[in-house]
Amino acid sequence: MNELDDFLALKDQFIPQLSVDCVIFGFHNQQLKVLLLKLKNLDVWALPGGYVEQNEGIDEAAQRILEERTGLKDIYLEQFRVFGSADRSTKEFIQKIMEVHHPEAMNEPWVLQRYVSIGYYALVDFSKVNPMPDFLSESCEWFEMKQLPKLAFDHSEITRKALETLQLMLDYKLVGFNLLADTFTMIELQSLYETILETPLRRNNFQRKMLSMNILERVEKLYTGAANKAPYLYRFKNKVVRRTNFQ
Amino acid sequence: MNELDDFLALKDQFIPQLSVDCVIFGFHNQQLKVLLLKLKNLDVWALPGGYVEQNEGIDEAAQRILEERTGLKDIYLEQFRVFGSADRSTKEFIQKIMEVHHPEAMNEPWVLQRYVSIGYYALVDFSKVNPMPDFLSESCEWFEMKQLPKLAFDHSEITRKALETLQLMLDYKLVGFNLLADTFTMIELQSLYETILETPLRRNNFQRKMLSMNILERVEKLYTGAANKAPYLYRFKNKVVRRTNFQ
DNA sequence: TTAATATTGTCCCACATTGAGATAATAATA
DNA sequence: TATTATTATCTCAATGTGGGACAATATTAA
Repeated sequence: MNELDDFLALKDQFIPQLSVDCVIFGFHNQQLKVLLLKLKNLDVWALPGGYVEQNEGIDEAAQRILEERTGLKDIYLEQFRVFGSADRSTKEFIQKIMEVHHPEAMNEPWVLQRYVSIGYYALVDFSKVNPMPDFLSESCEWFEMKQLPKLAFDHSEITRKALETLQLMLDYKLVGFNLLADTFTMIELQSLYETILETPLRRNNFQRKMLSMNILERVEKLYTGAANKAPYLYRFKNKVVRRTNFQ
Repeated sequence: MNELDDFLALKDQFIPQLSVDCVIFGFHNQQLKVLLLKLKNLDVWALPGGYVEQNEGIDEAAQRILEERTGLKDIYLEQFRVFGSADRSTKEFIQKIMEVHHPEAMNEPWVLQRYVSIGYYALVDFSKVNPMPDFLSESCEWFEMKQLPKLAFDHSEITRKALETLQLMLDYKLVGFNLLADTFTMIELQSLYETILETPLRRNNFQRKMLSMNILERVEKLYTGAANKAPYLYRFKNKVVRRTNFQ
């Protein structure tokens, strides 16, 4: 077996021309973050992604990829859109990647074929994540959603659509809690909403709305040492993880 | 070239193991309808579907399939979910279909592989559709959504999820008009909403809401000969067709 | 010990939206 | 001309929302 044979054997384990890309959101320092990979020897970043094994469901594939990059199990995960326009992956770019990683496969006719990619977005507790690069990449880092670096293929579009879907679903499904630690103050929750929705909210009305839904459990107070009234901590009553069965 | 070669040549034109399934909704006699195909020599119905050509975008593939089954161009179309669980297509069923259509290919190892299918839903003007079966099927008919026959694979689930998405999007995107003729009465529109949402609505409040959105243009009255006040006809001001770029 | 300060938690009120019954308008028929 | 069956509006109470005001409280300063 030479290297090409290895590569071809590996390839046959997966569904051809189909990939999964994950937009992993975190929240830290009042900012919405996205986890990205820096591709080896290329001046470009990409979303964590991978292929679907022949005997694996697409949701399980996404969950596996997420676990590999973050070290977390049972992540909140949602399929949001498929990206499959005819011109989504420029052949020049694939060629560059292949040259770096599998030069021996450059003559295979299928190497430059277009991929169709299923987009997932994931919401994680930033503080629990341990970013890990994959075999294609040299580093794995959080970026502020507002200041993303140059991304490969149509990954900028995928990220933008992921945010749009999250904005749309935030009120409808109450998924924001997956971005916070187990307990949080009302101000933290409000700041999360303001950041995602990109709009300021009124403190009094936000609190009224959240409390009226009867989904929060008030825990103890949080004494920070600041010279003011200590805020209560809250816990989400029925934290939902890994809801992939929506729509 | 023998038949198997023909079949294999055809196969290579498409992205392998990827398909598109379309839930085509129509509205007729106060009922929500779905267009289905009866598979040749099998006692089972299926959603109109097909494969994605190597040089074709996924939305274009769906649009092409829709046009082939309905004779309509520029149909309102929306991607809503990918179906790709590991066990979604039972091998027994695929085997039956292959026996009927391509017995010569039964020994090919890839024949029984699982497909991943992209679900689209389409909204069409029932009266304009000319149902046409494809080469796999012997007939193409409308069924009432509430009384679907036995469907192949997970097509029942796909249809159900399509309706759930439509219910969710009906108010948000005002897509219902694509199911009606160019002009319609307020009662027809209300009946459409009631049928899709599966809930009764109040005539006065429904009319108030629709008119307040300023999206309807009042045209002439409709004199049916009935012994009562004639209803106005309305036209949707900015009819949206083929909106595939949402989310 | 008390006052000042910076927040947090509630309350209140005007205004908009919604639910639900009542009433007016009108096309055909008796 | 009255009757009937709808359609189109109107009205009013109930509910929800935007936005300002005020009370409660953890710490620091006096």
